[in-house]
Amino acid sequence: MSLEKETEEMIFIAAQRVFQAKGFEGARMQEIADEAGINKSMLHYYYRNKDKLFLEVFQTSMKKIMPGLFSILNSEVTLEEKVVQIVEFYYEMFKKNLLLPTFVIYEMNRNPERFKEFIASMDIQLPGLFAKQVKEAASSGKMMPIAPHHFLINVVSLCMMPVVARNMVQTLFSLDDEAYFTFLEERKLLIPKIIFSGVQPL
Amino acid sequence: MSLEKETEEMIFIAAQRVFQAKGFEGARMQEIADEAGINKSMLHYYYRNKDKLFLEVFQTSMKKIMPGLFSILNSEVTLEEKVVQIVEFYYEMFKKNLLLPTFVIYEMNRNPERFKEFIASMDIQLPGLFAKQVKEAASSGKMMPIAPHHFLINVVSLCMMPVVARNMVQTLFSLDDEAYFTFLEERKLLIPKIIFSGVQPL
DNA sequence: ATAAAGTTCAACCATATGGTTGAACTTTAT
DNA sequence: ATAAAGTTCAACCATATGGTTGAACTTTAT
Repeated sequence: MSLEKETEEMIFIAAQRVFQAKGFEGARMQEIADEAGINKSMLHYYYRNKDKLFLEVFQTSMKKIMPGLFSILNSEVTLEEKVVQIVEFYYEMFKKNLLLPTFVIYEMNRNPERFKEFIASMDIQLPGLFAKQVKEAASSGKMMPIAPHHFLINVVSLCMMPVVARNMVQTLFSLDDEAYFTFLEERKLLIPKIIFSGVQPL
Repeated sequence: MSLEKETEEMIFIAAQRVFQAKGFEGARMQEIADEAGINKSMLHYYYRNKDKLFLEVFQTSMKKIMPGLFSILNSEVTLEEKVVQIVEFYYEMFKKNLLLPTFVIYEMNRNPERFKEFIASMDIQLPGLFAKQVKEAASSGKMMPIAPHHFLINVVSLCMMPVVARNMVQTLFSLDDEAYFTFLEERKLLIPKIIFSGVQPL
């Protein structure tokens, strides 16, 4: 195994940690170097400059969020099953890295153009199958008529908001870390219920 | 009217705009001065330093989000009406300033301690009446058993997420600004329905 | 009218920060 | 064995940035 790859990867991992914790403007090249345990010049040797290093981190983060979601939306399972899978997909992501959603959303807002370019670069097409399923369920009377966009945003909102606003949840409800994770876990089962039948009694 | 107040207020408004658009680290004192149309020294004359200026902006922003929500939660109306009022409250807030939720959430994560202090400083108590209503509705069989925390987070998530992730929504669904605002408006009626009966047919 | 208090600004200052350079060292290819 | 290519680092550099200073100007109080 060459040292080359190890250094480059250590820089990348350190950059991920620092950028995700502090955002682009808050991150310091020196801090990334310290975190990686190498000299600051190495950052420039491997990634040329802060922007390019950041872009790598951002794009890698995006790839952890978007393609998986879209492949579920386009898969051949029932709408009910799809919602469960989306929730599970997000929860797997949270388990690996709780800061990722906040990071992506913040940086997306900070630079909309970059986000647009990214979406364009990987040919993500809006999932036609998902939209068709939602429309059919509505016209056959199984569901109320709801635009597929709203349906999807409802699921995503219920999953992501408590993670994006983790601090608000913990502070307002006085939850320590353990209680917070229990809270999240409870929602995993709750979200599909809310989507399909709200708070109606069983 | 004294010039004093005008300058101070212009600085504050400019600071609000710049901090909300770029965050603490991304904001530049010079940019705030330019935006306010005054000399940079004035910022320090009126607000001493960047931190203090920021804190004013942050606290003012928090006050636009928290107390109103809690007074609704504690008010003497039915649970159904409460949800409608919460949605309306958030939508009024959005109408005045769409960047506010993202700003508050981002800065809350950047500095949890400051947020905790703020919450402690204004004696916000968890709304007992709201929790009681949710529990009673469940025990009387009108609703499924659901923890009040989850009930509340569901409503807040469905309201705020599409605003916090505005860019994602607009880009993925190819919505121009007008279409985005229509999308938001549709949700105003949709959210209470989802909360109480999900996507069940009417 | 006059002094004190308050306000504004151009010119500075100290430091943090992203980035560069060149020499030393290590690995790889022949 | 040796030269070329690749890697690492201490020392620098240029600039951006938050903050300060002191003089000039304006308003307020007596």
